[in-house]
Amino acid sequence: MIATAPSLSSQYHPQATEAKWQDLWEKQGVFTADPTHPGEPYCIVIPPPNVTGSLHMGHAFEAALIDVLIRYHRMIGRNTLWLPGTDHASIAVHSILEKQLQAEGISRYDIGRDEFLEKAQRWKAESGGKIVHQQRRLGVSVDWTRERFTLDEGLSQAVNRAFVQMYDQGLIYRGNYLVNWCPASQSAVSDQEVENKEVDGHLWQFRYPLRDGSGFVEVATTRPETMLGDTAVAVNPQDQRYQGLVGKTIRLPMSDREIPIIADELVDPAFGTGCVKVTPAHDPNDFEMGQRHHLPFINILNKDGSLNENGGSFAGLDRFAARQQVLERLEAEGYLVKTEPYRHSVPYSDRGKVPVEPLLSTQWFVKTEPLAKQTLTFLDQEQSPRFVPERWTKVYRDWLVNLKDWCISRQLWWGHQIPAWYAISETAGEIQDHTPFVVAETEAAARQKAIAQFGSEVQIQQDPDVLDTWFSAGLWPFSTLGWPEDTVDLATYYPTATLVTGFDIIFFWVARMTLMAGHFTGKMPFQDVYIHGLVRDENNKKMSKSANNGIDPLILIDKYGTDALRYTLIREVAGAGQDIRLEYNRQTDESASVEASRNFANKLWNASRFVLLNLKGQTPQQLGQPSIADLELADRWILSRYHRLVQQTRSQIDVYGLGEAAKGLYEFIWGDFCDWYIELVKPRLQQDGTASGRIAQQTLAYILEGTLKLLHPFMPHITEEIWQTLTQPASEQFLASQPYPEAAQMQTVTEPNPLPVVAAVSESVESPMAADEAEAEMPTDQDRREPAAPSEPEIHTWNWRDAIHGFGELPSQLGRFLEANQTLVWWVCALALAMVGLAIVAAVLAAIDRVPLLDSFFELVGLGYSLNFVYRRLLWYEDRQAWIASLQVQKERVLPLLNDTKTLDTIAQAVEGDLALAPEQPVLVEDLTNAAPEGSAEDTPEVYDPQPPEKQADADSTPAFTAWVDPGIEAQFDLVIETIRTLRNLRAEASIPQKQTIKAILQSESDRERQILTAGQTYLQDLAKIETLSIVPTLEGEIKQTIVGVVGTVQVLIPLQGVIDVEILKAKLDKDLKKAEAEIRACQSRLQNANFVEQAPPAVVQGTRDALAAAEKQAEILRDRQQRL
RNA sequence: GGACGCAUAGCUCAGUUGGUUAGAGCACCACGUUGACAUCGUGGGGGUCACUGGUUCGAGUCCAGUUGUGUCCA
Repeated sequence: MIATAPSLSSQYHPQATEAKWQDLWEKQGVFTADPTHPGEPYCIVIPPPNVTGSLHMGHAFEAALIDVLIRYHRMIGRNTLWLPGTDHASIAVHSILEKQLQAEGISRYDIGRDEFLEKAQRWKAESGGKIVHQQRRLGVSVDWTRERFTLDEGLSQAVNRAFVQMYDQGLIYRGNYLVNWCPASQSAVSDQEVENKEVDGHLWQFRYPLRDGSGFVEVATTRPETMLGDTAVAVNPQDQRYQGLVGKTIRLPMSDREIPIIADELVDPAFGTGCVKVTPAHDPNDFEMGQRHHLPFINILNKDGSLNENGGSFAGLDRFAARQQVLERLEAEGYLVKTEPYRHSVPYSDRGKVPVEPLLSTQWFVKTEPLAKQTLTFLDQEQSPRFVPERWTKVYRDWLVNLKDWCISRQLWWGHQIPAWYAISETAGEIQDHTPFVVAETEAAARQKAIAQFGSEVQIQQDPDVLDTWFSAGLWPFSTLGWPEDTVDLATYYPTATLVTGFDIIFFWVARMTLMAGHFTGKMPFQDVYIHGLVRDENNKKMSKSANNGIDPLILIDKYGTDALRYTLIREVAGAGQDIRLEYNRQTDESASVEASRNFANKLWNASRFVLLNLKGQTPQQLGQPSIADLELADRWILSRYHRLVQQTRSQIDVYGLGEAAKGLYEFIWGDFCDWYIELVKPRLQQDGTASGRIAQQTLAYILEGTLKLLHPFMPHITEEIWQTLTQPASEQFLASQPYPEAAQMQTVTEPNPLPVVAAVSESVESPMAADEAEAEMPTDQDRREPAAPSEPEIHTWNWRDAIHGFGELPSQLGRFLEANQTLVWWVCALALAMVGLAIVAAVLAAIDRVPLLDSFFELVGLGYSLNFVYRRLLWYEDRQAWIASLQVQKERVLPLLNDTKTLDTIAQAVEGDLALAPEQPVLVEDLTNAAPEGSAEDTPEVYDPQPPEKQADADSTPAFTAWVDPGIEAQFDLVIETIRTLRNLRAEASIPQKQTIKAILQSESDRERQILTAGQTYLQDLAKIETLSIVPTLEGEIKQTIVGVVGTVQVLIPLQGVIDVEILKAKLDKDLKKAEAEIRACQSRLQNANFVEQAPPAVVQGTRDALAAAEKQAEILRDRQQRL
């Protein structure tokens, strides 16, 4: 089952791998929730897809987002449940089945309700099965044992309970009102199922003769056929033109009816003639007027959209045919005044795709106002639920405020049949609008109630209609967890943590759930609502079924793998809730962006393959973790980058920044880990059996395992596959249930993946100094010989920040003084260290812990650094003399700097930075008077700033990880990396073949820069193919033909041999010089502006000064080279 | 008509409370294939930050307006 390293193919094959893990995860119940699991519950209920057809890209996107959240929370130890399920989609399934029947030339009435429902069940099994299959292919970590369907028995029981309760509480009523009627499905539909479309129609004007023969009024309409149902003409009471007409009557053309002219505020005097026809049974506005003025309601339509007997001679005609004929008659009889083109919006049925008709009928309604009020209280007083992004709160709130009563009955068969039974024996054996009824959860209960009311002979019949699908969907977050029963699941996982859905569904669903949940559970059903954007196609259009521009996710999965598709969708998300666009070629079914993610998967695969091959079959556990004391610069660097990544990934996911987290992982894996770290350690791995090689192996294994965990929520399959191969765990162990990495502290490591000391630490130590250091800093021998991992040893190491902060605990006077003069702190430290050092030199053979007064000091600063310092500065007579001399210089410098604002941490990090130089690469200090730490070197422009202020602030804000995340180390490494880049660039410019090794010179007057470069010397040589590298303070002798570049204040020179095209060298210099000069001009112009110098923050001004100095230095170097050419 | 987004390289998008020379991936150009990866590596070219005005020492970033585009609601 689990591969071993040598058998790994050089290409990642997602298909087999993904199927394997999907199968195993499910078989082993990895995602089966357990209410007794420790940790705070974290539950998401799936937004149930319709059982109509199949999943589209929007579902894949949503599933990917939820799965990242779920897998992440599972790994950070939350008691996690993702509950899957599907929705019966009453009207959608209905119209599909009716179309099928229509094709056979029959209607649902021909086969009857039972057979129709059987067909629907078969459809559900087929379509639902397809959806579930697709969800599995997406790798969703749902708990299949808790899968729900809205028509399941439990959920149906919940629906009945909810209906009966609401009816008993007066929140559901039955009444005769105007509803949106869809003639295609022959059912009422809710406002939300109506889509307004702009259409090019006409505006017709007719004249209606006044009864008294004194003239006409002219009315305008877009639906002339409705005039057959007119029961009034209305004008605005303020309209001067028609004041005299109000109260008169009109003789309706083609009818013998006489109708009044009424005055109503609703009439817009500016529309048409300012005089409108009123058809209360066929227009929502007219309906209101009809009620206000007690007009008759004349319904002219049958349920199929044809005209009924009220249409007179037009009866039986379809509404559109009737429109034509009515117009012809009006024209013939001289009532038609004007026909003009008119663009207006027409309500269409979402499902039936035909214009809906406002129709008067008896339906069931939910009285929404009391529910909305309660929900608004939650929103306004408790900010619940919390919308992400926040702006959707307004949309949600506006809708709750403007909510109208909700028509919940549908004249369909597929769905929850309304639990109301009519006493048909009271109304001639059939259901009529006024037939009395009882509402109950079951037929038996209904019969009892009916008997109590109407006697034992009563005949009852259930309401044939079903409930709006959204009624049951509104109960989804709690009905799926067992409501109305008091289940353990409900108690544990409700309210759920987050609802993830699209904004188009806020009204349909989100608000329905909050209304229902507020009422039935007294709680909001979820804490957060994460509203994601929609998936747009290559033309920036929303992907939808109706636009027929959807893409089947399985096509892309088959081509590139699930992980690649998921990763693409996630990384496209910027911030929360932004729309994403998916590149796609419909001719070839290819997507450039998904291909890029596939390549990323392959990159990770091959990097892992490299690591596995070089671990020689050892697992990370067998290898143990590297000793801090033995880490080389590159190791410290990648560990710093890694811990930064851990911190960053966690905090981004915590605020729903999934796209940013995904991109961060990409950059780390491809950039830091593959391009740099792996390349850097290759030579170390080739030296078999060396301590350095072993540290590299340990670090590689540690970083790889941690990175797999970090990436797992985004790319679950490939990470599981590699992790299994890497760690070779016992069966039934899965990456999916491993703890997510935590940002560790170096000082006291208490995280699940600590960096314990390797067993045989002394073997890996090269210098006696380092050995002593390890002895002093690390846990006892006994501790060290314990097997790695679970014991979570405490690791102490140097930390200058703490060391210096420790001085704050000195007697208060001194503490205050130091607080006020932080720059002095470094100097005081140095002085104290000098004393320590001299004491050690004086008693060089004495045991260290016998030196008086030292114990407490070592506790403060750490023995390690003291020894290192002594080794470097005090042990040798010449160095000591030089150092003492430099102290004099420092003293002169420090005194005027009492007001310097540079922070303590900067100094601490600068000093700490020095320490990071690998122990086996002793620093050659050519000029100790220049060896001043950063911050005191006002007279020597130290333009290469190893502590960018923003990085520092970053680290400072979260002290928990300051120890591993080391901006000083990272800054040092940046100089090495930039120097390598410059060398490579120069090679390319000079057309030096990539295989050819070369000679290179790095010149810098800065002692610090030379130290860093010296520490990184082997890296420079390996990655820039350098045979001999000189790092010098000044250039000696004239080198004739060189190509030169500048990084920081480091001059990078490659001497060239043979015939060289001088023009190439010149062009290179010109280009660089131009850049530097542009920079100089920009900085100068700013610094010459007095307002800038006075008003900008000092750090910014200083930054500009430093930049100017750097640019000037660069320009100087470049001009010098130009002259020499 | 109302509300809410978006507009930065050829394409898809980053760009934090305003502060160095605006970044990444894809695409493009040059070179490179004996060992992690050609689904790759190294290097390079490419931007009037939609437009106009304002605030500011300083605007891709803040404000107002214009244009284009998209979504939702009428």
